Amino acid sequence: MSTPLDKARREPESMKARILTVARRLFGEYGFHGTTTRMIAQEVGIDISTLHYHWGGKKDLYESVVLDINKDLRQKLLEVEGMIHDRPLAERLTISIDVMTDYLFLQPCVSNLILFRYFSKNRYEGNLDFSVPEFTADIAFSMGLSTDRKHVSPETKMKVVALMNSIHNFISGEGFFRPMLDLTHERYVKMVKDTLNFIHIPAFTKAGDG
Amino acid sequence: MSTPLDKARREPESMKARILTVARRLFGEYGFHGTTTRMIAQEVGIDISTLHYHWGGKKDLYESVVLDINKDLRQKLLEVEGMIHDRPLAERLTISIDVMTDYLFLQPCVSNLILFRYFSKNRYEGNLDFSVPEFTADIAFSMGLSTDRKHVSPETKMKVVALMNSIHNFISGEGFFRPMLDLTHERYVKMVKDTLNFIHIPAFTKAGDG
DNA sequence: AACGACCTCCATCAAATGATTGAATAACAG
DNA sequence: CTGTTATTCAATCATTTGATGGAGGTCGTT
Repeated sequence: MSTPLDKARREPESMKARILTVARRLFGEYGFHGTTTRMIAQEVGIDISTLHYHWGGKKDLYESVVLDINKDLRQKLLEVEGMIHDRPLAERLTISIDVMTDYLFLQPCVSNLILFRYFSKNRYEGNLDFSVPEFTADIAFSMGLSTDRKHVSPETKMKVVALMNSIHNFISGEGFFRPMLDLTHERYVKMVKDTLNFIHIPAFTKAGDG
Repeated sequence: MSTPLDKARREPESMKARILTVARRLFGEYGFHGTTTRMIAQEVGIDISTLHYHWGGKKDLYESVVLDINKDLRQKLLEVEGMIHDRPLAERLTISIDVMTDYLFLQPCVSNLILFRYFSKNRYEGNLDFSVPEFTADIAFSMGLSTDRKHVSPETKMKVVALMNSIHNFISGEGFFRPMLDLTHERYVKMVKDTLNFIHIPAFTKAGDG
């Protein structure tokens, strides 16, 4: 069992970055109101005031976490975009699903936080609706489902939303769904990929999509 | 605009039931930690202590809400089960999707709460992990995807989970996805149903499933 | 050593929040 | 009307939680 202090000594990461990392995970697990600044500080192994010194308030930290996550996700999409160049549609989708799923299983808090933002309100809604870029259209383009980065048909957008949500659901819901199916983590991962491929690829290859 | 008091006078519902109804909605919108007993009491138009008088503590109320929701959902499933008797598979699925979607769009807090339970922890986890029946297998049976109510293949369970999650996501995420697609509520509902049918029916009709 | 910039922690505050108490009120049986 | 029970509310408490101030510490530069 390694204490937060041990971890701090081993990793030469800046305190600000360490706080962000822990905050990302806790906000993802417990949501905005479910996470307290003290929980974050304790996990990092510092005092609350150190947290406030680096990040101002809880809302600022949360905002940074969300923007950070979006940055990471966008970068991963660009990576995918580079990998699937010039391949047939079904293959592009399989690769996209494979890469995104692997990435998110390593960073489940990313899926957690995205789902939180989709499905839950917070009490200070007016205050923390900072602008987060929406990139469903970019995903459609990255996966090679649309030739135009800006104009994507509503039908295709719906399918992209459904696919991305399915991925996030299986990642975030592992703790709930895996015991239900009684699988090891490895078998669960494989089954998630197989199911996603099985369900979603025909949706994009069947009919004509913009 | 009708005040909570007006509502109280019009509806001869018991105070305990009124609190449960409001709690259901608020817990669904803001999650467990995001909802305060004062928010619930204020919305009902009563004092906090009245809430505690009827329900004990916040956790008891939350537990009742979750169990209540599960009861409703199970009943709706039985209703579906009765409607699809003796029809071909694709038709059974279309009807199931149609009925469940209509129901959940009227009761979005049901989807909200289910997703919250799947994807988020709460700080008192040890204390409020009361037993909630898991009925993925029942859904599979109700929709006519399995002949055995108890034994359903993992593959089929995964597909059922994917389908149910897709539905819940589109319901709970309306506030997020609809502006993105720039649709009216009616067109959104229709598009959700079409998309669900388009994506998920082939998944169950293509290959052999338990 | 002396200085200063940067960082961390202890002590503390004010507000929010879950919960309780006791008094007031309503409903109702006899 | 009277007594009893059930219900509701105002006032209050204890804890949690976001936030701050100032003392002390570390580190590099001179």
